[in-house]
Amino acid sequence: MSGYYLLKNGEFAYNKSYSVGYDFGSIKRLDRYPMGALSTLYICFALKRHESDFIKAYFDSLKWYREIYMISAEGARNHGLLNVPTEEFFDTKHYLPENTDEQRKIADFLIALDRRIETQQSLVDNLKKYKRGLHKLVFIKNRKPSWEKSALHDIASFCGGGTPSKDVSSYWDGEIGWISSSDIQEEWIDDISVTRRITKKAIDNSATKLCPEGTIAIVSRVGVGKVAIIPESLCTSQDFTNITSITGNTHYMAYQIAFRMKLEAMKTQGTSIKGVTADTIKSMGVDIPPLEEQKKIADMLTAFDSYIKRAVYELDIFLTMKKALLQQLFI
DNA sequence: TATCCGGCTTTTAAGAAGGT
DNA sequence: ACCTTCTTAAAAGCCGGATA
Repeated sequence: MSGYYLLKNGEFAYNKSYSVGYDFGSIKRLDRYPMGALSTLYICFALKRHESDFIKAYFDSLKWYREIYMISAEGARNHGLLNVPTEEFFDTKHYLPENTDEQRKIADFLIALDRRIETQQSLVDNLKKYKRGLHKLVFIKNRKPSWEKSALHDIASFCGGGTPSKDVSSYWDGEIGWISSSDIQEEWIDDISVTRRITKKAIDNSATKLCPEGTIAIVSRVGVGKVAIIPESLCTSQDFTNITSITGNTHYMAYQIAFRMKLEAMKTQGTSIKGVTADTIKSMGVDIPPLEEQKKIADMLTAFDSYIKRAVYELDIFLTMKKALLQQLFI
C-alpha cells in the first residue's frame, strides 16, 4: 500500500471529486473503522483543537464551499476532480465559536438528530422490504383456488400512445398532460408527475390518444414494468400499453399488474429484448377474486403504501430540519 | 391504424493520455 | 507527482418511421 495515506479513526479527509449535490467535494471523518487507506487524491488532516463532533457537523453543512470556491480552478470543474492545491486548502479560513462548551452542546444536539434520522431511515428501508413480502403474499401465496382466472384481454380494453412531432413547438404548449416513462415512479402506483402538456391539435396529428382518468398506464418498453393509475385524463408516449377500463377494482388490478410486470421485466434483463410486447401484456393471466375481496386487498395495499409514504415524508422533514439547522448554525 | 423496432441523444461514469 | 483534457463506455431516455 505504499503511496497511500493511512487515515486513523477520528481523522478527516477531503475528497476533491465532485458529485451530485456536492459541487466542491466532501469532507468526512473516519468513524466506522479503526483505520483506512486513501489514495493520494485526498487531503487528510487531524484536528488540533475544537470539538471533533462539532467540526464534523460544520463540514456536513457545506458552508466551507465558499472558501473552496475561491481556490479551486474553474476549468477543472468539467471533469472528475477539482483543482485544489493542498497548501491553499490548509490556508482556507473558517469562522467557528471558540467556546468548546457551546460546540459540545451543538454537537450533542446534532448527534441526537442524526440518530433520529438513522432510525427513520431504517424504518423506511424495513417498510419497503415488508412491502415486497406483502405483495408476494397477496399475489402468490394467499391465492385461493376458488378465484377466477382470466387473461387481461378478456377483461380490459387497451390503448397505446405516441409522441406528437417535436418539430411543431405549438403542439407542446397546451393543456393536456403527456407523460413518458420517466414521469412515473417505480414504487408508487399513484404518483405521476405531469411535466409536459400538449394541445388538442397535437393529439389529432399524432398517434397518441387521450386516456381517461383512472387508466392503468403500463410501461412496456423503456423502463419496463412501471405501472401507475393516471390522476387526470392525459396522453402517454408510445412506450406504454394502457388499460383504459377493466372489470374489477382498478387499484387491485393495478397492484396485481404491477407485481406481474415486475416478474416480466426481470425476464427481459440481460437479453437484447428491451421491452415487453403488447401481446404479452394482453395475454397476461390475472386472478379475479370476488369484488369485495379485491377491494379489501387494494385498500390494505394502499394503506400500507401511504404508511410508507408518511415514513418517507417524516424522514424528509428530519433531513430538511438538519440542513436548515446547519445553515443557521454556521456563518 | 395500432404496434413495434431500431437508431439517436443525453446523462453518467471511467480510463487513457498528455502537460507542467 | 499531480493535474487537466481527451476518449470511450455504459446506461437511460426519446422518438420517427417501418411493419403487419
